Amino acid sequence: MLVRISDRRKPNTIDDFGFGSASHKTISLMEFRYRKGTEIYGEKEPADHVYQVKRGAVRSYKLLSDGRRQIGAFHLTGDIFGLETGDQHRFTAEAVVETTVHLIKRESLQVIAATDAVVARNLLSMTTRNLEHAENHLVLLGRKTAVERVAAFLAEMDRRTEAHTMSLPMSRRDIADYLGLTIETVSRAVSRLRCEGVLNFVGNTQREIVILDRQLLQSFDPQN
Amino acid sequence: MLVRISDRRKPNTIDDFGFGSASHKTISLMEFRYRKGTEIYGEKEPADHVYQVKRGAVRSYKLLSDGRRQIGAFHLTGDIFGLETGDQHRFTAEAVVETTVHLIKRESLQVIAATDAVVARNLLSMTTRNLEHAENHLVLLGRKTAVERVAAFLAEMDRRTEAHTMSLPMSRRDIADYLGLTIETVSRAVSRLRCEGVLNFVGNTQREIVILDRQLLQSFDPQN
DNA sequence: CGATCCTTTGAAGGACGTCAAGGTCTGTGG
DNA sequence: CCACAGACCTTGACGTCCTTCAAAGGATCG
Repeated sequence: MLVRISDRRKPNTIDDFGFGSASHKTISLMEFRYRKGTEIYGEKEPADHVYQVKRGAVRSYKLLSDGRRQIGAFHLTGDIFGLETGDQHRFTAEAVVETTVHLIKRESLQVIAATDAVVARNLLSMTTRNLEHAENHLVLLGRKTAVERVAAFLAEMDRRTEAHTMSLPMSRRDIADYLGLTIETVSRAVSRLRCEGVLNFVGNTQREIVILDRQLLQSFDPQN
Repeated sequence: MLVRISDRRKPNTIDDFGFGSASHKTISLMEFRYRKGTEIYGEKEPADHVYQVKRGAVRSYKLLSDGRRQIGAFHLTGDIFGLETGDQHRFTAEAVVETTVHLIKRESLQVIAATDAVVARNLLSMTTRNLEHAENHLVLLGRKTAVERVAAFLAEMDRRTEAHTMSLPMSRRDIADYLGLTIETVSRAVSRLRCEGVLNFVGNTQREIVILDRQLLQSFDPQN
């Protein structure tokens, strides 16, 4: 269910969306804001829009009938999410923190893609990037140990963060559900990495992390 | 490395490949055969061809540096695999049993896709199908128990098999590496499902399986 | 500054992995 | 056709890594 907090219409281009079509500047972007924890769309809902994170963070997850949750991806500033080829969303998307998104109608994108090969090509390469991420995550979930998973997660977040210290928007529970672990195991793994000098906390919160030794962090990744 | 055993050139159409382009009948399909266990292509090798299983079965997997293996998918008769958007394969593909494949040059496919919107669309929907499979597998690997995983695997194979009894081409090791388990755990889960009347072995081999109660099998899947 | 949520840490339990042994199936060669 | 070798599968005993349960220490927000 879409919780509309702000609906200021902002005439804009879709270039920011990365579809690379400079020729369709007429499409307007809408800006929405979601409070922490609110749902952006639900699994199996019709996929009418494509989203881009303007500020904040989003989690995409699937639930099992008994409440077990698997987060498939986190979407950070600049990321596009909710792009479907079929007409249903395959994940539920929620704002991890207060989040602003841009969104465009999927329909308009598909109309463009039908004639513009560049846009069509970009749709494919975005889907491929998602596939690639999922494939790597399969290996993590199927074959890596707890410490390896946490190290891989931190390496991924570090890679996606420009600043020197990361401010993780998601809770230990989110991290655990992303890595197929429990919060306690995540906490223990982080503690261990901290003891071994890989990272340290910054300030007076456990979500601000600085990587002290990237090479040492890398050494925990058995991939490649 | 491609191990060419048979290279009879067969003039053919690419319709069988399911790209839905009746207008490009000039492209020839090559038929290759791979012996049991031989590599079809390796991870990070240039992706020059797209493959379709004509007979047999193929496993796609990634290896960790210490030999841990995660199988991402099994490709059975009719399945297309090795379709990449980038120019490298992201998995290693091996013949599970003696396998015959058709293959076409990726280049020719890409040339067609650039002008033919139908082919381009099919490339996208095939990639999306792969993505969807990977996403469901994430949930299995991250959040399902051993019995749930094996039940889901059997349900998947059952769904993809037309015959009443399945003849699994892959070993317990393959199944284990697909499900993120060990062979012993897979064996125990199968035994348990057999005790509970979900399935039974057929003939004098443990790879011929008949599902006795599909509804009971379904009941082991906590998804949806 | 109190209430609540989140995180950490310890202790105990359990599901799956490891190790080991024996049974089954398959292919090969006598 | 049988004998043997080797690979594969099953089953049991035991170990271990992760989970569960519990409690206490931060962090956040009113």
